[in-house]
Amino acid sequence: MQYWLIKSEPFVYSYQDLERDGRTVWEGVRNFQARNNLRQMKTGDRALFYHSNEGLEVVGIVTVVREAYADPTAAKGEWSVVDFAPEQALPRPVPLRVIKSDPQLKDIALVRNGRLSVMPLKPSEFRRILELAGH
DNA sequence: GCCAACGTTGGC
DNA sequence: GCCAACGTTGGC
Repeated sequence: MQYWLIKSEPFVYSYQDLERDGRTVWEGVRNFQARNNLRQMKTGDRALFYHSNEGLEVVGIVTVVREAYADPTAAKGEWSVVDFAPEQALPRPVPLRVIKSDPQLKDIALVRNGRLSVMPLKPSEFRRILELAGH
């Protein structure tokens, strides 16, 4: 079981939208590193859902319900998507500000590479963020 | 709205 | 293969 963090701009697609839809196709990733991360996801893997641009906080947990396949919004087969389903909203969202100031989280890509939209998390990092969420 | 950081593209 | 120019992301 691997852990991940995915980003979305809430005015484009929010965690609440995912709860409403029940599941979604994570389409539109056009960055090689992010795509390679998507391709490594296995059914049942868990990911934190982060709101970028607005909100700037981790708001929920999602699970992978379908492994990588060709992105239907891409012309050729070189881009990939997975499907996610909501697991639960965090009782207390964790702001980027808090993550940045936590010594245990200083190495995560959210802090080190602000532009990567799909990134792996160590189990300890995943647990730490849930801890900060009062989980 | 600005701009830093990063990725990609394309000329050489 | 290098690197300048450009485009995009995303925090502030």
